Amino acid sequence: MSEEREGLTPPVPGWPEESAIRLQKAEGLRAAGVEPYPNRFVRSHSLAEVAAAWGARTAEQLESEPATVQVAGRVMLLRPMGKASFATLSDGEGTLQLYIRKDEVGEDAFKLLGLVDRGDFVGASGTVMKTRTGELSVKAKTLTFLSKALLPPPEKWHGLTDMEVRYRQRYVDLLSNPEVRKAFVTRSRMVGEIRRLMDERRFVEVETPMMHPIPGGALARPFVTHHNALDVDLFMRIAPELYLKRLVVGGLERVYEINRNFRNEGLSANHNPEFTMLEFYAAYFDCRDVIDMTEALIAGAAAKVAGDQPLPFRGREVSLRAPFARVRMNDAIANAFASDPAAGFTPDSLDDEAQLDAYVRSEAFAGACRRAEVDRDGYLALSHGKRIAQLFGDFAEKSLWAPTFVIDYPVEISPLSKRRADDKGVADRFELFMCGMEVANGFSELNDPLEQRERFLDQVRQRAGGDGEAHLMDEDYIRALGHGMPPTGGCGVGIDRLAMILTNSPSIRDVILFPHMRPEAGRKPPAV
RNA sequence: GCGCUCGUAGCUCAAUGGUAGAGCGAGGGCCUUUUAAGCCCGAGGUUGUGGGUUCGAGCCCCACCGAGCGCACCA
Repeated sequence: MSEEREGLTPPVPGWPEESAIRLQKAEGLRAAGVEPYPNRFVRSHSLAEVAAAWGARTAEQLESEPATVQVAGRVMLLRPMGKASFATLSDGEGTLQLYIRKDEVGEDAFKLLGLVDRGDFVGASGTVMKTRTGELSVKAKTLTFLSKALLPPPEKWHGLTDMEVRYRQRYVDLLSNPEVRKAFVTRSRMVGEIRRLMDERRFVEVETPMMHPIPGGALARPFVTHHNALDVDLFMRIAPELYLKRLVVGGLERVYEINRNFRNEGLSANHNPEFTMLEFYAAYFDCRDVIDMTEALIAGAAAKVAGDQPLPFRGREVSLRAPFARVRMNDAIANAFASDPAAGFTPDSLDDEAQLDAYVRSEAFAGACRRAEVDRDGYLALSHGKRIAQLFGDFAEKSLWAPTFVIDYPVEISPLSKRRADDKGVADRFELFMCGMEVANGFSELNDPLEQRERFLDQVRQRAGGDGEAHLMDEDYIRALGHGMPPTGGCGVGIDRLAMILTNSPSIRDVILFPHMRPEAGRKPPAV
């Protein structure tokens, strides 16, 4: 036999030798008049449906009232035992055992069973039964070959663990690791529940451009692409915000979009270059209404798909039950420095520019930075508002594990947000943090066209000063506000990060089916 | 971008600087209620790539490719 196997060449360069053996089996099927890739097979039940309908019956009941079914699936395990075989089928949703006896299916069909490998798809019709050990099975009367897998599946016990292969070849990951499928189904249900909650509140789902002539709505670097016919550069959107607010101007008072954003930044456990955001805008909402709605959406979706109890995440637990904590940014910072008497600032004194400047330059602050492994020198070049935001990010944000709305942001880093009516020094804005991640960002939308224009001009000056993430001037957006936008509140929610928490996935790559990776070595990009 | 760790058979993993192994899978044989079925036999490798050190390198050094984690930037 080994002589026969000599010179076996895989059908595709680089494929393992086993693929050549599997191809021979496919040809063996053809030689016996069996099509290895037939067009159609009609199932009477999915595998889970068989279990649901007959799983509770006893072997005797199944024998006295025989039920005939037609099932199909991928062969996950094969246990051949001479003149009988057991096969475990999976259709992704459920599994079911096939019991194949030579004296039931006939000699020819049983011989063809020898050409079936793990990974192949087969169909069977037969009667539902229970084995001696009580496992629900289908005793096959006829077998139908449905599809040949030329490549061998991963090892049956350990499955596929190589992270690189799991992400690059997600199809293999999905077929060999059931919990992966579960995470993505949960993600889908979560998005479905969010849509239902939005629809229930009479929000209209819309789609706005993914390619923007002026990237806007967030402070981030965009991807650049080019439109040949128009001969203009376009930018993959970093946020849909400015388009959605144009719709509010036009009278779509409640709009939302669940779609991808693209930001040209590093990859990490919390960052993928393209990620999914829910953004919603509602006329006559202010920041507080938006907070309430965001809380209801997240708590509601979590309760629906993951239950109302605390969820495990990154070795800890988190409860997404409402109400979430609320804290002013200055309070969070002062709290983070409470054990450091040298800091000596109170929430109010943080607003004192001269005092904060003195502290930032002090040896005490340099020591605090060393302890927190934070770059102190970076603070020296920052303006007051950015220092506040940086202090929060460096010293307070990481400790926010339970869901917490942080409010009262510096206006300077909030160019699209209204000021608080009762405190013009801060933006009427919040961000929601949980599990050390930012999950949502919302505010009372700035609708004064002339103040918006001034804010843009200020951003343009910062950009000229070297800030590549500062906002660009968008004259059409100013023109839209010029037609009048009602008082409006809006919010963006990071869908991937929420999905991470609801599926106990430590990396964003575990909730994105095809996360971005470097191109595989040796594969040249196609000529365009 | 920087730092640390990793890359060995189709898969999961071993191997003091001294003959590259095991389990699963695949191949041959036995087996009509198995459960990661079992038993017997034989096969399977350019140790990510390219250099270097050494009598001798999977192991040590350098570069490159890819991945994981951490930092930085961000949501």
